[in-house]
Amino acid sequence: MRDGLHVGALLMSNVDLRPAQKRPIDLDINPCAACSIREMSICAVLDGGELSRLASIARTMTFDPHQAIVDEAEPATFLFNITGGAVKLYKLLPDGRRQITGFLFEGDFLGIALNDSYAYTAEAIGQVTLCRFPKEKFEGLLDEFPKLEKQLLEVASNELAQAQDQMLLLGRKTAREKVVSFLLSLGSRAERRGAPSSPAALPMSRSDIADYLGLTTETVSRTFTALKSSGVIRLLSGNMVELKEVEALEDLADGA
Amino acid sequence: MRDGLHVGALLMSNVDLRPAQKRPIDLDINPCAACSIREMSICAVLDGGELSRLASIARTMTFDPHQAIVDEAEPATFLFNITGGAVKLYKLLPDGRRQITGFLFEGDFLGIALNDSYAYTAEAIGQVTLCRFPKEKFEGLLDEFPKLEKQLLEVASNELAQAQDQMLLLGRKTAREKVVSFLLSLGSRAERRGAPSSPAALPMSRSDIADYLGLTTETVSRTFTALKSSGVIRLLSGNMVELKEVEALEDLADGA
DNA sequence: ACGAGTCTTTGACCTGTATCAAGGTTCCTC
DNA sequence: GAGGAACCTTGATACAGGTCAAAGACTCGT
Repeated sequence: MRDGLHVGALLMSNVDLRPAQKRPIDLDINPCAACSIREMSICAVLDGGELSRLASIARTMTFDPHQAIVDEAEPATFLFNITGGAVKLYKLLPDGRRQITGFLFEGDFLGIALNDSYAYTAEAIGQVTLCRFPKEKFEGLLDEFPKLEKQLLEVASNELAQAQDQMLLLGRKTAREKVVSFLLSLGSRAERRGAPSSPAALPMSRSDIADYLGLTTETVSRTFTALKSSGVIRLLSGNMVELKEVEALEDLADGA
Repeated sequence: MRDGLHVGALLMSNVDLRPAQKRPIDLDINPCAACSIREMSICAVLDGGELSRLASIARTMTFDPHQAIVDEAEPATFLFNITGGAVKLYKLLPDGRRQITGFLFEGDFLGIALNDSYAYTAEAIGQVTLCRFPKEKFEGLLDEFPKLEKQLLEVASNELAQAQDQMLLLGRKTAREKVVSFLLSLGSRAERRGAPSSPAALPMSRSDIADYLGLTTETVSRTFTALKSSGVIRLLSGNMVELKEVEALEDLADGA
């Protein structure tokens, strides 16, 4: 980020040409500049001025554990960028059966599947911080910043590919393959966010994992136990999993 | 393909400004003009001139039943617009288990999940006709025609929402709910393409359906039989299904 | 540091769907 | 229109993972 931040001011008119000396002033102009997850979010493609524009329509918010961020079937009026914490997305059947369709972490964008209504409920797992954008204004920015739109298409494309993997998992993998695939994907996601892949955080409950993998809590728990016994993983305190023998796990993940 | 080849000429300079009087000439300039599925494909957002540009990079092709259109993990060099026939998309596990992640029909776009490689294999079910675009040139057009890019994002967004529904189906629905949901979605897709929703075409085999729903052929077959017996559907000749009692089916589809 | 509530693990048993195995059907081809 | 190949249906049986039940293990507020 260095500077480049003032660029926004340029657009606005009276420009501050002094080199940024005090962070706080800087942040007033562009809070995004200090955003720790900027580089791993869609904001990464925007430069200083563009970021200020984005910041001007954003509102940062905090959600408590179990609080709903958006509700399935509600009109979609906001989009979000998760800046901290973990979020689960899910759909329900009338009788209460639940399918978690994804987990979001810091840096992830919420609301690509933005038809008129949200396609799922999004719920905070732990404490969650995020940037909220009014959909209409955000779409305005998309028109102004084609690279943002391009980036969004790219993200959508990746999510689509991920969704296909998840369909393969749900439709054709065994319980063990499902759990192992899940652990590996958590690991590589942590890695993509710059964290170590191995002791990976497991902020969601067993039943969340079950509802993500199309299993029951009991089966997830039993499978964890079996994997521990066979020595390929280890559960650490603080909801961390150590992935020992990643190679072996990768084989297990698709049935080799 | 007829021709369509000449279209490029327009770009090259000497433009024919006479009003189109004879269809054939018209088509030389812009074969898309006569495309029967234009209005239901991404092309719908383009006007005449833009269409010619698109046509100039397109090549129409035909694929025979069971022929692969793209192969999973191959570098993605082309994108496609299906103009006729049905296509299945699938992923395989090393031991041969297969998950069909979607069916495409006329008007559908193939290749949104375009990372560097294809995320799945696409295979013709019956005879398939399509327009093929070189990825690089297509991306060039996206830069030139923002509304095309916007449209693509919209399509991606819809597919993402559909993918979530499919995850709910795969992870949490019973065999009967799966089959009924599938039939209903075939119906409403036919409707969206302007065909009647009820006697819906079923061009894919039982085992394709099974691999789409995470079931076996036997279970699909048994479920069809049961649905016939209970009078909510009827199998007609020519691989058509009549959906009687749509209301009842809609209840069955999510377990009510 | 205690107890209540919640989450996780383990055990015993059950069931929906897979698997294995024949028969039927349909539809080409010669 | 006979033969065959691929597909579909039906039946008998097996088993992975679900369900029901209960015993640990955390967590957190007081």
